[in-house]
Amino acid sequence: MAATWNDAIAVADEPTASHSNSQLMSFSHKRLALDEMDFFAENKKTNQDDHGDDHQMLHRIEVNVDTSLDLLTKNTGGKRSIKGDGDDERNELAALLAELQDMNAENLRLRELVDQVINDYNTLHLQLIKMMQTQHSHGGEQAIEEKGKKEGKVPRPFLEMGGFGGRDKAFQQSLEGSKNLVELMENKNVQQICTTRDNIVLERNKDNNSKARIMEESTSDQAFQLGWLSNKVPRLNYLMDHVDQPSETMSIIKKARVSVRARSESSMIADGCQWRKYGQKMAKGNPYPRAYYRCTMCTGCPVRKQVQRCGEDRSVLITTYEGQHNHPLPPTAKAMASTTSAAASMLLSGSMPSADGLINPTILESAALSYSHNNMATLSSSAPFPTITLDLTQESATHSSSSHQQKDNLSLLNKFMSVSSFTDSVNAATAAITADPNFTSALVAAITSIIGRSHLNNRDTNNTSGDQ
DNA sequence: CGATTTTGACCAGCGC
DNA sequence: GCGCTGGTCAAAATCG
Repeated sequence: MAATWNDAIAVADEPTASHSNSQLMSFSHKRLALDEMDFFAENKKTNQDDHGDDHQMLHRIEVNVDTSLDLLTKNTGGKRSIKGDGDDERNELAALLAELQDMNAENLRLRELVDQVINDYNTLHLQLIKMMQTQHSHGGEQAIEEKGKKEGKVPRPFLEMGGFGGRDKAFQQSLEGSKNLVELMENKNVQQICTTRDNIVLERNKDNNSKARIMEESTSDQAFQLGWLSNKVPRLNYLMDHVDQPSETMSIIKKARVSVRARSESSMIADGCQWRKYGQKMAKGNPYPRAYYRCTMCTGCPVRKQVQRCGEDRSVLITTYEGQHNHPLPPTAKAMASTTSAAASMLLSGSMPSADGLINPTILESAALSYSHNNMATLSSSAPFPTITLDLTQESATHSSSSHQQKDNLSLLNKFMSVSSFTDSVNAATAAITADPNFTSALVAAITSIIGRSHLNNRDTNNTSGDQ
């Protein structure tokens, strides 16, 4: 489908095409964008009744193609403006426009679906924790205490330190307001994710039949992801105590970090969040101080970031994010938050489906290698925490370089996207734009190609399995 | 006056 | 055990 967009542009830029053709393309493009929003807003309503979207889309395509063709005829004074057979060209243009519209509308629908799944998953996640807490307080606690006595260990402090409600009233309120679990489980997509996660937890515990232990690990797992456990209770130690794994793999299970390198003269890149500085330190090997910030958009948000200028190039600002937000984010902050979350989840659980339920370093390394070839992203194994670095400082060279290099860059981006998920990648691209507007052009081309690929993939999938 | 920043102290992990 | 380093805390200072 990428070819479709390129073809459309090629048609507009055809040497014999008049200037009005370019204007037409521009006009059509803008109109498509407006129509997408319009269509999507309407589609959201109609989707609740689960009908009518396909007819609407077809109708809009017809209307837009007619409008575009009328304009084309008008601008060219009724004469042929494109070489070759006029009717064929018109038909081709109409087909391209229709396909482009179809593609954009589908992309938006998919995006909305993904957002919906993520939201539902988060809500379900909270609900599940609440249920775990209830069960835990009724029976699990006793079992764990007994087990702890047997092993001579003190029960894990998670629930003792105030649990969920005691520590975070806002969270408790969000639990109270969350949807009914049964309703959520009726959502096929959510069920799928939930099943996957449960398998992960159960897989890790397959050598141990203790139900209480499974429950304990599961709840602590989630507590950690939400950042309720203090940083002074290292997750690594917890896992070390509870799961028998080789030390090499266990050392990977630490807090994931996402580092973003971007050129900026300001002291911080604008990521849309509110931050409060809580410390500053001189780091070894760098003449510039490292500043520590925590998110202040919601009390108890576990997200932190470190900001430091690169010692070798002071124009480069290195921002390292850690943790996941436990509150809604403004649109301006969603891009970066999604990116760090996506990259972190890729680091910590992206390859979880492996047999041992642990990270498969080969996949991560291959992803990093794909990126490191062009200095776009690297994975650090020497750092105390698994860290993925997104380097946005190379774009200027790429941006101004030959089209060959741009293609190289795009293929690398696509490689990364085949490792990460589609939505994560789009989020990463969005975040890159947020962090550095100069990156826009390159990413627009990249995203265009991705959208096209996605559309093709969807078609392929529908043709083959038809079940996704 | 509340929010934010500054900065020295403190703590934990790690290597020797 | 000791020192180094990274990370966090919390009181004081500053800002709006």
